[in-house]
Amino acid sequence: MNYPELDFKDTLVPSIGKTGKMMGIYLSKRLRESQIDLTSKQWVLLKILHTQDGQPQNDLAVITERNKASLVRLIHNMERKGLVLRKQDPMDKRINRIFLTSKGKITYGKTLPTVRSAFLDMQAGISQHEIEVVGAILDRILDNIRKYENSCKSI
Amino acid sequence: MNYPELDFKDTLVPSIGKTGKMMGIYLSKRLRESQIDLTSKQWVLLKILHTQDGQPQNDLAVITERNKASLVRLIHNMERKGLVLRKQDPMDKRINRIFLTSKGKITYGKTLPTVRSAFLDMQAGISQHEIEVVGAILDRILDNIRKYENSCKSI
DNA sequence: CAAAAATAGTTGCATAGACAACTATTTAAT
DNA sequence: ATTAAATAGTTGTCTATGCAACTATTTTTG
Repeated sequence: MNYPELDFKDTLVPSIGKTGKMMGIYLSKRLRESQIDLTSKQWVLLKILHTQDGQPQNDLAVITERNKASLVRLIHNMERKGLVLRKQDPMDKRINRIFLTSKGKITYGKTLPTVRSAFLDMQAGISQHEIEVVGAILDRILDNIRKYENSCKSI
Repeated sequence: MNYPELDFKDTLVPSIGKTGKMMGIYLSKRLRESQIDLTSKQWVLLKILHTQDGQPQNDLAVITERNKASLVRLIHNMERKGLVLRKQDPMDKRINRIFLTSKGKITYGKTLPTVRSAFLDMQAGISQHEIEVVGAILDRILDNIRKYENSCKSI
């Protein structure tokens, strides 16, 4: 039972995790510096609601690949800030649909210059082609993970 | 003040964040299924200590690109599980050096088949060359972020 | 139609993590 | 040598998040 050393150069797991975390921290910091009271996660949800308003909480959890319990609290925090509001669906009383408030819409608009600039800074020197290549590979990793999840369900 | 819509296809931020998170969850799940009581973050630290035993906490925080306060708690949880122990440096009493216990070493060895298999599953169909390409681009993103951090300090 | 299963959301509990403020120790400056 | 500055670690507070257990609805089944 003598396994050879595991070489991190063979795997993307630590570097993707680290980079993702640092990108989130960086975005949060830039928002803070622009006097915008939003975390990076809150910004992403705002962005999604901006184009897909009125989604059920569960759908938002799926879209953001986040646990539904975690989404509950994210929504809760954003509701306290007056950015979003819940509305029970009259057709299916189990469902809460989430809507941007006007404050949420205005806030989102205000973030755009900062967010755009932060994205450009992080990706400085990286071509659109490289971004697409990396994106495609990440998608394949996500597919591999989802495949495993489903193979569990079917047992 | 009418900014065009922000297109996520132009940026890696959400996809890297999502993939990193899912990889961590997947690794945690696989460890749990193998009856190994370790989170993915704890595993990464175990892995680092396995080759770099006796590091000061602060160095471990830098290596893992993690806030030092966060590292304190990670170490604390691993200490409670008997995986690591703190030893004050006699030359510099501010420093705690972190060492693997024998239980920590044994646990790490036990994880290797599971971790290796999880990594391979996630990266199925992705060539070593692609892994290197993505790794190099992620490193450039991290460099961009670090560059900004330093430009702040120098003001 | 009534019981069972699925679905949507919530809450308790745990880890993780950032940030700021703090203590203790060491190093640098005057 | 004394004071000031830097460094290492800790703790308080907050957000985020996963998992499991729970309630309330709706849908499916028999």
